[in-house]
Amino acid sequence: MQAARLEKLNPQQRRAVEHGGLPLADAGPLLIIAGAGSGKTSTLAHRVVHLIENGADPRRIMLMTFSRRAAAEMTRRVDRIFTELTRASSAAGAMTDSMTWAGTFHSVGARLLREYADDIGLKGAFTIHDREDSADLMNLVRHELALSQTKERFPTKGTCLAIYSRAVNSELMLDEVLGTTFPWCALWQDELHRLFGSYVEVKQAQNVLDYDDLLLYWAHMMQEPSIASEVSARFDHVLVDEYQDTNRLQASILLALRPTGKGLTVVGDDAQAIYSFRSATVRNILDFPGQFTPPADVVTLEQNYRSTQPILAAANAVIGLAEERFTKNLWSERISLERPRLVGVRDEADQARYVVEKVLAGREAGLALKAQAVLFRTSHHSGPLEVELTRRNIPFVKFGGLKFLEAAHIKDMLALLRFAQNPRDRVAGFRVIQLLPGIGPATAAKALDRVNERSDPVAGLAETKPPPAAAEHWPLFVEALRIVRSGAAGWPAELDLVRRWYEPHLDRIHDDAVVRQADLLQLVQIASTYPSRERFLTELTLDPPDATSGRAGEPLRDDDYLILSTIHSAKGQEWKSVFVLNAVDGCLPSDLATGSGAEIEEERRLFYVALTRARDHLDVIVPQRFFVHGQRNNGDRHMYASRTRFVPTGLLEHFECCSWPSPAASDAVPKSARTPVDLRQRVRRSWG
DNA sequence: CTGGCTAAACTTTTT
DNA sequence: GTTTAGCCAG
Repeated sequence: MQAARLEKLNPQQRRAVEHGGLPLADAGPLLIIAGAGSGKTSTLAHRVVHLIENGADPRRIMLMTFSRRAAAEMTRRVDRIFTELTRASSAAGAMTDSMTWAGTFHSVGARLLREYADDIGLKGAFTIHDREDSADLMNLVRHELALSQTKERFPTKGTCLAIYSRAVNSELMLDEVLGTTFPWCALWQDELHRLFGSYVEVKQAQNVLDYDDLLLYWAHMMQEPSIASEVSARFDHVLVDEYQDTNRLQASILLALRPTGKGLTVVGDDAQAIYSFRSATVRNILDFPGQFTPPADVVTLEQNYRSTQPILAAANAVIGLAEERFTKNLWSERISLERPRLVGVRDEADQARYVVEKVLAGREAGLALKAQAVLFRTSHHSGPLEVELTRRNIPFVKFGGLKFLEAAHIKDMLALLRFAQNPRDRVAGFRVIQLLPGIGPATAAKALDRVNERSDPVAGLAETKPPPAAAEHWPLFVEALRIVRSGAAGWPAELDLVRRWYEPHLDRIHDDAVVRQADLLQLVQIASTYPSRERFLTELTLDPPDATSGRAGEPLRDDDYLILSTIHSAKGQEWKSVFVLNAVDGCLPSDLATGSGAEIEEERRLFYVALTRARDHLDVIVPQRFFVHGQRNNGDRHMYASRTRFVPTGLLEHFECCSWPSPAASDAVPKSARTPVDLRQRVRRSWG
């Protein structure tokens, strides 16, 4: 049985799966360099199955992936292999159900920290702040330290948090971070240092952790020998996916978890490193083998099973121009005469029309909408397309970009729940209390001070005298909070109570209250699928619903819909047909990322990731002009763009170049005759 | 002290 | 287009 399963793998994959031989406990560190579409997920899943089959306890396997989505995919694959193996799906489900330690670094960290909270001076009931909450807290501290009233403008809350986050995740000192990544903030070094010190204290006082803390506290915990040895001993095997996108802090955790490298497997592809803005460093994967004695085994997967040869040839050519590169070119046996298309269109409106036309043609030819995807650099690039899709009544689901949870009215509702859960969470309290009319920052701060003085927080609020404008609302607010805290209404029934409390405020604050009410109902719907308030709040911050639907409500499971996704969110995915939008300089590479050579290289890899998502058909679209929102001087305007620098003239042979609508059908000048040149950009560049 | 106003700055990718 | 700081009336 086992042999038959392994037959399906190629020799390299098989080597990776069986690495270390038996007994399993002796397996040394393993690095799998897995090119795009080389069967990485499948290989890792097979390795997990191999481990379990040979006696490893699934509860003692730690499997860390980049996103929650990837984790789900991995356990699904493991399930499927077991199902094929035993022809009894019930047994297979039980197998992965017991793989309790599969998840993202952050979610696994959160679990461990809750468990060991008492041993490391944390309170187990800590709440987790998402990015926006963290920024809000940073802002509170920033105001408290009077940094918002400086003569020169102090960095905004978002920038402050980004600096702090980079220092933590890259394990660098503040001055290094400022020098290399935020040089324009270097003059504020002393103030930032003070700010971050207070930020950390305030977080601790309020019993909240931010995303970075989940890794930071974990890493510190692993520096404590007694705890470290206990935690390490709980796991026999540690597997990490997408290792090229981990940062220094994560590498530290891993090393502390498996100091000798025994039982450690990491998988990645340096050609797909696209998360350096999150402090990920490709050095992690490059330096991995040498961290151990003897060094880790390296297995390289180079056969691509996903894309046709012409698509792969184009992708290889693109990444071939990278300045530094460590993996070899991929090859494929999938023969096709269809080269990827490089399509010139007039503007973004035409781009949207082109995509819609081709997507529909694909569907006519038997390609489900779900087998097709549209990828883009930044979330708003899909705007015109979303309009066109809605107009033509084509269902779609969008991944990445602004999330449902980031809308103000959703955050308001959640803030009440979080405040009820943890009354010391000042960010949550600050937000809810100010929803009441006549209450601003000052009154809210006073009320929260009361809350902290009392052992019973609700009592603290009840005795606060509200300003006259809020007199009517105040008791209602206190009562709502009291009921939720008491748990009397029960979960999820209390959500309706919260919604009814919030609705009058929603109507008063927002003009478009009606639209937003629909969202609130959807939130209640989502929330009711969680077993408790605590689980809901924790898991929602760590695993927010990452897709927004193109029509009301979530699409049904068996509905067909087109996929829209940022390239970042498309990592690890594949589709039969892929459209890449806005392949022009300024969009890809993003003109915000053209500062340093390293940034350009990352944008190149990003483009490579986009191209390698395609199995059979690939359309790269080049609008001659596109719309940009208010840049410094002149507000909104059109930009004339040139083809992305990642497809220079020498690479055009890999593409079928055409324009749309076809020149014959319109009076447009043939695209091939003149490639648009962005003179304005050149003029700007001479000063950059 | 709040809330409405103006002027000006900033605008990516995500756990 | 959105967010932020500062001004001023009530």
